[in-house]
Amino acid sequence: MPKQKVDEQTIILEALKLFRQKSYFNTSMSDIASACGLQKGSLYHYFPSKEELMKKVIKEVHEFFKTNVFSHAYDKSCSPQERLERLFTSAEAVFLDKEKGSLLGNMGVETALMVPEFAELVRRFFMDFFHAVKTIYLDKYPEKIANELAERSVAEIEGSLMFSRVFNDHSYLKNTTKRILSRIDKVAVADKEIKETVF
Amino acid sequence: MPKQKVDEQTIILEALKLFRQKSYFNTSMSDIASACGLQKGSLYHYFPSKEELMKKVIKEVHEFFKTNVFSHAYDKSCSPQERLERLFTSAEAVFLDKEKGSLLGNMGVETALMVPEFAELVRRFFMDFFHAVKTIYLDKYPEKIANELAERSVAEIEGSLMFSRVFNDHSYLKNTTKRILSRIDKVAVADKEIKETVF
Amino acid sequence: MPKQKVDEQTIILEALKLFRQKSYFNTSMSDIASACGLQKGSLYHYFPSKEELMKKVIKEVHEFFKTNVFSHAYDKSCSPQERLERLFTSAEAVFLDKEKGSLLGNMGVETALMVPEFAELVRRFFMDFFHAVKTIYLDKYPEKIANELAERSVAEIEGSLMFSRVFNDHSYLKNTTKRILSRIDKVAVADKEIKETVF
Amino acid sequence: MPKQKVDEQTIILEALKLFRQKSYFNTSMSDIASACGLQKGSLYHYFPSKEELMKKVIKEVHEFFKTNVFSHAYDKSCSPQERLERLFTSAEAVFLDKEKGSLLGNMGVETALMVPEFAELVRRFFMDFFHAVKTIYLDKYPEKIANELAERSVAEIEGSLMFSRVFNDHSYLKNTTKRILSRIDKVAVADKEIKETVF
DNA sequence: AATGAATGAGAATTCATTCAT
DNA sequence: AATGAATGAATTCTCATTCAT
Repeated sequence: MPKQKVDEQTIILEALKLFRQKSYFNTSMSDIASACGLQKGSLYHYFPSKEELMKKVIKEVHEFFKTNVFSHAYDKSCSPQERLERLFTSAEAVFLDKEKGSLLGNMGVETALMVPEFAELVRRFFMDFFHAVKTIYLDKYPEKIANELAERSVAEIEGSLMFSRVFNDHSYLKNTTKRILSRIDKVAVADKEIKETVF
Repeated sequence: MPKQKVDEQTIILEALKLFRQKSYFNTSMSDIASACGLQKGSLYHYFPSKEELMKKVIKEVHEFFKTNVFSHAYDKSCSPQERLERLFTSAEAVFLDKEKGSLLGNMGVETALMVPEFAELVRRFFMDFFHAVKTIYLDKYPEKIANELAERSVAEIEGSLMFSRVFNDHSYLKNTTKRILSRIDKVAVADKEIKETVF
Repeated sequence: MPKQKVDEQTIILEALKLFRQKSYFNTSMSDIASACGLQKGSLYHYFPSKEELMKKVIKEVHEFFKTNVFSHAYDKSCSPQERLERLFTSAEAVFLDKEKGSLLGNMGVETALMVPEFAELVRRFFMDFFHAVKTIYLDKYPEKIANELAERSVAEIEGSLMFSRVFNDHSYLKNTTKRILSRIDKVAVADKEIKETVF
Repeated sequence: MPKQKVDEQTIILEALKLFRQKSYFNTSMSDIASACGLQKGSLYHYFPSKEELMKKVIKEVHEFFKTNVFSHAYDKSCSPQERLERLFTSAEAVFLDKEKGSLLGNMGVETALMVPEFAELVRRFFMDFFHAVKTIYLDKYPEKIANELAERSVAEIEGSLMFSRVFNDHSYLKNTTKRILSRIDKVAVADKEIKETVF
């Protein structure tokens, strides 16, 4: 009578860890199975294919960000500055975390583009990310500027995350986080004209 | 048929195209061979392994950027504004080009991190990119600001390139290019205090 | 068909047969697989590589000799003559057997020398062979002579086994076995001086 | 106008060296070509196939032994002892020589057995070896004993050569050579009865 | 004579997936 | 639920051989 050794969530998290470390294509079902203490055949009880597992992993990350990162944007009890700070500080923490890590931070994007179904999920993730950031800026800026600031901030974050990986140096991401946060503070006092020209 | 069908350069360019489209891990030597009209064994005449071929591909892209993109930064006959414009405009063109395309724009970074030898080559590419951009900013700003502006600009470019891919929409990259170019013009007239706080 | 078709031992023995017939380098994993009624990929369930399989094969032969051949040397209930006879008679039987056969009799030595890990295993086999033969001789002769007799006997056996193969004629090995056995009988009655000079 | 870079003999000798070091199956035509400073295609000007090259190599070794080793057996100007000594001393020198080396000493026998045409050539080599040794013994012993002594001596030489390789220790072969030589000296004075029983 | 490009068959190995137990 | 044996297609790479120049 085989006892249940793991649950779906465990497998998803182990797979996430491996996909981040070694990328989707470099991670075999065997790798995932042994990380879970299972035989590879057993994974197919939980997921019908490697692709479906990957989709669940992407969704898991998305959910995690929704709950732990993007949510800060909608916390009306805080000031825009505070919300922005919480959002980017928590994002940074997740991106640099070795466990949860940024599957969608940058790693995985390449992979995602290979499989149309993945691409859609990744798009949704970034749309939520944009939306959250934009929501905060809307408290201070008109639509157009909020939109641009959001796009720019997320792009900078993603780009500097990539550099942090390539150069194996967290400071790229950390500096970017700081810069984005200082921007809202300082800019807040600047007059509209400067805002529109500078950004 | 022992008649020469292709040359090394052709293979490198065909491989580049495929690596961009399908990523390194998803592209087989067979794929590359047939793209070149060769049998797969024949590739090994030119490159001792898939890894060596990839290294040549990365170097090819790097050289292309040196010659066609980064070089604009060092053209002392132009104003900083012009140089920046030429650099980012040409970069944008290459990144969005379907042929030459941005193997190192974003695609390939994931792959690169899997293979230490690739990672080193990718690092060199980005260091050259940084250096070129920073060189331009140094004509207008002190070291520290130039450095930060360079880091930020390249990060924004990379991040928005990723969005352009994910959303299959060139405008992310194009808007970023525009924003970076307008920044140097407008900022130039702002006073030092603002410069230091805003960036 | 996920039903077990073979076990490790079967594969080892099939591989042994093929390695003897066609040598290690001339035998493909495909050959072994089909001899076992498996697809070639399936072999990798049992052995991580062809080399590891070969090592198991060498060890299998070694164990077989230990149990069925060398063991006679240590059977203190028999006379030295009887032990020697049993040892070489059983060795001969194994060497000439088409199934178990002499992977290490001579075949395989060439191969073994190509792969350092194999070489070590082959050395151990011959050291055990030497030791067994020497142990018998020690019952009748002083150390030095026992040692030399053992070395010589094993060398003669190996050399004549090679001839038996090259000329496809068992009598080389059979004559050598006879000669070695007659030597201990006759020599036993000769006086020490002759022993020392003749051998 | 392509100039002749090598001659057949050079290729044969380079191939011999490689076949000894790495065995026939582990040596590629490419290896041989580069050892000769040629491209692999060029080898086919001299030999229609790898097999034909190997045959020439075996014949070369055979000829070398005929001229430099076996010939001593037929030098009627020397005593049997001297002839035996010269034959085995020169054989030992060749077997242990890193250049000329014993392709047929033991290495290569395995390979030879794979290809019927090689096997025949190897048989001829050993028949000549036997014949030479037997010719010497016939000067002192009757046919039957001479035959047996020859078989035994050559078998011992081959067996101990194998050990010298396996244990990477020349002394096995050297001790065997000494033993064979001392045998003819000492035995020569023994009376017929002992001769017939001891050997 | 020499080259070197090209071939195509075949090698070892990997891996997602299936399925009887 | 879990196993682990089996599959078969795909992958990287090797190599003897051919042949136009």
